[in-house]
Amino acid sequence: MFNNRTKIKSILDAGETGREVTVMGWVRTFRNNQFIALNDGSTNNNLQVVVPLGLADDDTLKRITTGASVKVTGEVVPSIGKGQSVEVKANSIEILGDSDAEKYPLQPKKHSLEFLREIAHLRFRTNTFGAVFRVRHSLAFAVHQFFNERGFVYLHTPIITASDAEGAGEMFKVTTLPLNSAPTLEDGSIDFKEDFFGKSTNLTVSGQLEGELGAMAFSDIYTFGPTFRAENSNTTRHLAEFWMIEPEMAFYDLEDNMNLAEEFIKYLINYVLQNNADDLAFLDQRLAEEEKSKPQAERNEMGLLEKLRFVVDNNFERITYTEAIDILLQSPAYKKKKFKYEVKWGIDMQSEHERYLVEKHFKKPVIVINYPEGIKAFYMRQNEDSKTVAAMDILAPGIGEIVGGSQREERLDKLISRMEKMHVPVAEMSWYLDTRRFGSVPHAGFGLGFERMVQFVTGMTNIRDVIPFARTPQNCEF
RNA sequence: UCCCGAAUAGCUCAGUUGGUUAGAGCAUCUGACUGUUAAUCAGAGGGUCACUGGUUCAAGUCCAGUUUCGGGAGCCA
Repeated sequence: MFNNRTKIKSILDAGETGREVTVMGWVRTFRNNQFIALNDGSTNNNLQVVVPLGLADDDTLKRITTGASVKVTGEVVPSIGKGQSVEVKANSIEILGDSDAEKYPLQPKKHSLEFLREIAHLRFRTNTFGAVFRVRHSLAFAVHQFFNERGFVYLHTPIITASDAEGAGEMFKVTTLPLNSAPTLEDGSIDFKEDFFGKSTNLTVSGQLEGELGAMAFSDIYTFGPTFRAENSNTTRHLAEFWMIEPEMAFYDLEDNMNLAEEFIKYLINYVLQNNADDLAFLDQRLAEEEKSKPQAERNEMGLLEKLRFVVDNNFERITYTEAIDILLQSPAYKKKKFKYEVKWGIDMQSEHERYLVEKHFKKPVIVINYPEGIKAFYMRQNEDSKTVAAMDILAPGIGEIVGGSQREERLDKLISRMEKMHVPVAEMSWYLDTRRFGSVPHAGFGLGFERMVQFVTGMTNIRDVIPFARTPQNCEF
């Protein structure tokens, strides 16, 4: 029976002394042959376990090494030392699992994120990653709570899809055909009729189109699942396998969509502010120290907590694409020719342009709407001006695009003509078009990159550090 | 995929204009220590200088290629 143990978080939170507890966890450090800093992952804070002299023999004391797992029974007492208000005075101590200190890679010292990335199977045991992944959990929980409170249905859209129409990026092929002897047609191409599904299939790049089908029945749905892009992207904000949240709402226009997205992001941040105070305090300090080593010009003006509170307390800036281009054209940066890429109406804004708007001009999250139709997907609703579509991107400081969404084109004829213009196979998409044939309604939705949200909230600058086991080009360890 | 940079002890790094036996801090090990906070003090061990080839009397150092990693860009969430 192991479950009569008490979690460290509850001991520290209660601060109640005089009772006997059994705690289990992993040794972070063992000081002075007497003090164990014990962590069980329930909180970023360690429990100090005091091993009274004479309780354990020399052999046992030697086995209390960094990384070892121990079971301790003892009394919760007020701490004499500084740094913690209560501690556990051990009555018995048992080594559950040894950890050879010469071989255990984590040492009681600061490690670089790059090194920890190589030992991702152990990095959960560090302060930083403990905090990051507790926050990630809270965010995931808050996502479901937010939508549940609003009557949204959580819809599981497929992971394997046969649709290649969305054009959201390169896809991973799913097949059971033998790679070196796949059946071919007369023209030499692969005969997918022989394949498992009888057609060519891929891993999903988005659940949106299926999500729209759900919204046309439940009114409001959301998806939250893994998404796959086979792009050869090597950046601090792209993964080959990532998690995305895609709400889809019937009877919503673009403004309703913006309101929901902004409310959603603020809700998530608020949830973490309220439920992960210790983790955020640690991450705030971690980031502050990292900032110190950067040159003055590259430092962030706000600390992590300050930034999160600011985002929650202020309205996002809302501008049209046309206004955004005007701001860029009027900007000192443009006049001093600081931009590498051309600025004019019709361009797909580059990172440098988005960063300027968010980090220099507005200094807060910005929602840009009504993009030129030429640079956006076929399903976005065509505006009256017949030049732009009802798209919206939310740009966050330090991250870039965190949300991409739109009001969808609900008018069958306009949708079909746009699909034909963009060479989307209309016949294959008949199931999608049925929503516009039978009881079509104005609707809208967006996608939020979950890892980018975790990055924003934790202040981690590399997306590989906010997912347990990152999948990126040339890297699929663990 | 493109541009830039890096690779030296378990980790983080230093290593001069190419020149004897490659250093430091932390970690580890041994010993000391009854109030420590990444404990402290004393001592010890620990290196295929990423890999392959080249230049040279001589290469950790210079050159070429390869690999891996990091930052930026593109694609996007």
